[in-house]
Amino acid sequence: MIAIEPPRLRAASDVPGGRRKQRVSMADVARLAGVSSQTVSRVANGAAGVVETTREQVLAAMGELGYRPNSAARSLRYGRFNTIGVILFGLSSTGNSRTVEAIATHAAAEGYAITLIPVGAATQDNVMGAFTRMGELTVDGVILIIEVHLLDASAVAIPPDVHVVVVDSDAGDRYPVVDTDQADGTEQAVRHLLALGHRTVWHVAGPAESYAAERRAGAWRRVLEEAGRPVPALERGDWSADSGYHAGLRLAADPSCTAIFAANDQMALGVLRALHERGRRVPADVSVVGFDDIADAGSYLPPLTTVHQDFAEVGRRCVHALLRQIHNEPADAGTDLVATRLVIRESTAPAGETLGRDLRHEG
Amino acid sequence: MIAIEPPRLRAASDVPGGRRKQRVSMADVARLAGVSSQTVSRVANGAAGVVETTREQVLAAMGELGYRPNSAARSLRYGRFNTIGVILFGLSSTGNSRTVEAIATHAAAEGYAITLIPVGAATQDNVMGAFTRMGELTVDGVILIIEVHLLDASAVAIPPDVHVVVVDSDAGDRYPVVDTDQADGTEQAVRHLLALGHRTVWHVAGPAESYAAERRAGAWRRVLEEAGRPVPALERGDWSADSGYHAGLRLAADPSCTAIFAANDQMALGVLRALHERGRRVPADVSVVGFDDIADAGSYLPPLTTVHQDFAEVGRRCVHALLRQIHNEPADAGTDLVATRLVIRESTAPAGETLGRDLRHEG
DNA sequence: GCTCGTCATGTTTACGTAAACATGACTGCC
DNA sequence: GGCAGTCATGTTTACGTAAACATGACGAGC
Repeated sequence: MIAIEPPRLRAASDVPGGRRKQRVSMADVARLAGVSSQTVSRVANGAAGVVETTREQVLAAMGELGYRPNSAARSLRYGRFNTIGVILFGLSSTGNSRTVEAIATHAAAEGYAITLIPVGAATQDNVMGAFTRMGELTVDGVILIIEVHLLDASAVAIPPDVHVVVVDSDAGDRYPVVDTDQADGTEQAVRHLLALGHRTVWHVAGPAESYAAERRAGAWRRVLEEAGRPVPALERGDWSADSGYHAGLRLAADPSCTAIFAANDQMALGVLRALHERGRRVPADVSVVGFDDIADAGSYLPPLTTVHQDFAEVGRRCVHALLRQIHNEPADAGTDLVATRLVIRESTAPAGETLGRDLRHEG
Repeated sequence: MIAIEPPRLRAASDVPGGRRKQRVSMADVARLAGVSSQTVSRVANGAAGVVETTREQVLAAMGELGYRPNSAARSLRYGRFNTIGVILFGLSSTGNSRTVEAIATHAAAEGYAITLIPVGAATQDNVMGAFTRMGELTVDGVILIIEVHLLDASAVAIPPDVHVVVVDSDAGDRYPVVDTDQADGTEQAVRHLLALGHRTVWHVAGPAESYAAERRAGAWRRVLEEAGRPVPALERGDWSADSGYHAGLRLAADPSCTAIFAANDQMALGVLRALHERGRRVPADVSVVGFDDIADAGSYLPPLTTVHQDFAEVGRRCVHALLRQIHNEPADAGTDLVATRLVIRESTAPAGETLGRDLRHEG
């Protein structure tokens, strides 16, 4: 370590502009107000037993010096940090962003800040590294928005005194899990298509590493089997519109394919483009359903029928489940499922219909 | 305060399962290893001057007890927190998500964690509140991803000893600013359309409160004026695809409108839908350009010509500018502009072309 | 063989806060 | 008028870490 600590002798008054002054402590305020630092502490925390005139003196001194409490010291004192860590792969997916936003909002409402730790890839090392950093960080608990089922062997890596909630993944019964009800959402989507008279439903799945993708693919297969329908070969994408496009091109080549369930909206967008390019009309020739109901889905061509996922609610439940653990309230292990609902727009229509809601403009 | 502190007398060994044990401190490790806590500190920090056998004893003790350093204590000691605060409105916009992701990644690479504080609305109170919380938090500096120009009067609210970098907004010369080169991006978009032979270019702007939206609208106007073209009335959206759709419906009604520049991709998506519904072909009848180059833009119908914005680079520069301040290196006030580039896809074509790349499928 | 230097390790202290305990002034009651 | 009780305020201490200083053992050099 060559780092040179800046000399500490510089007093606040050395910096006329006011910028970069030393941190103001309770002792400074106490000195100016002519009271003890304990009294300052009482005022800062709104504790009873401070006479009005004293309180005003202290508040005036605080204002003059620009005092703000030091939460490092507070944390040290209390052993609590009022901070929640969030470990995730990235914010690029709509779902993650929205979930994290909700987590941040609800955490803030409860007086907690959130600390974000992104991990590059799903390697054990990365996640263990993130946990190590979290452990050293000022964090009371951790929300994992990663494919934790890849980490089965690494149970060791999670320090035993860290509270954890897992999102959208399989944690066995090691930790409470909050998840969207993938199976039910998928069921609604597939049944909707079957009810429209389609003989069966093709599926563009997400990547095999994704627990959510596997849950959706599994439910799709199950519903078809239960209905006694043939189960077409599954197309595999990577959540991106582009991968949906390529899957869509393959499906468009099969004239028997009249109904497609894509595992997310972005892949559905790619499917729509592929079908369009191949001259297959949506929904006249082929019906398409997505998953997520992202903000743009209603503006696709045609507006997309999709399974609405309540990311905000997922975030909310994560925070509350974690806080319950932190406060030592009865932990609810097991999985907490957030309901979905099918939003029917214009990308689905009865099988065999060739007139009516045709994508083609009048040209 | 009625909060009852859990009794502190419970020793680690009281909890057989290992979960919920007391925090392990250097003193505990020192006791087990039979050395002083200072020696443990030296080992923990890799300081020189510890003999190999001693080091091994300490490491063994650390392992046995599961010791992890307490960064609250560390922060208190050093006066540094190794944490960067990020204040933003929300993560719902692609740009914010991607920028925050980049900030988190680069901050992590430098050994900093990031703390997220979302503010509900752009009110002064909210932002001041966020700053207050940040100030109390363990944060060395703050990145503001909000429309700071709304806060001119609140310079007071930003504590003088807090390091700040502002993104995508106007901070006067109070703080360093990192921004996408809105003007240049807009110029590329508008000039591209003019070069294709369009007489002028219509604009679907973002909300007036947005600095970025105003920069884009201003540059659009300037380029048209410099080129001696008429400046059509501006349509105002709110960044959403839906608002773009409504603006698009109005523009579709004007037969003279052959070129549209939307202030972001999502509004462009809405415009595409409106034009499609009104039977105006893209790009044969109308050319459309967006801004952002979000991941989906290449899968729109037709794939969207748009201005690519490098959010990751914006995030990177924010972090480095902030760290430079924190480390007391020469601060670079003023605005750091990140370059954009026009990505030409299939939503733009020469004016007057009525054949060729027609959106209509062969039906 | 004694001193001095070197180096591993121990001891003291401070960081800012707040609980726990201590003090001292003033009130009210007999 | 004296004593107990109440209440505002002060003092001490601990939280976990690491810099600064202290100690003590050992080896080299004269």
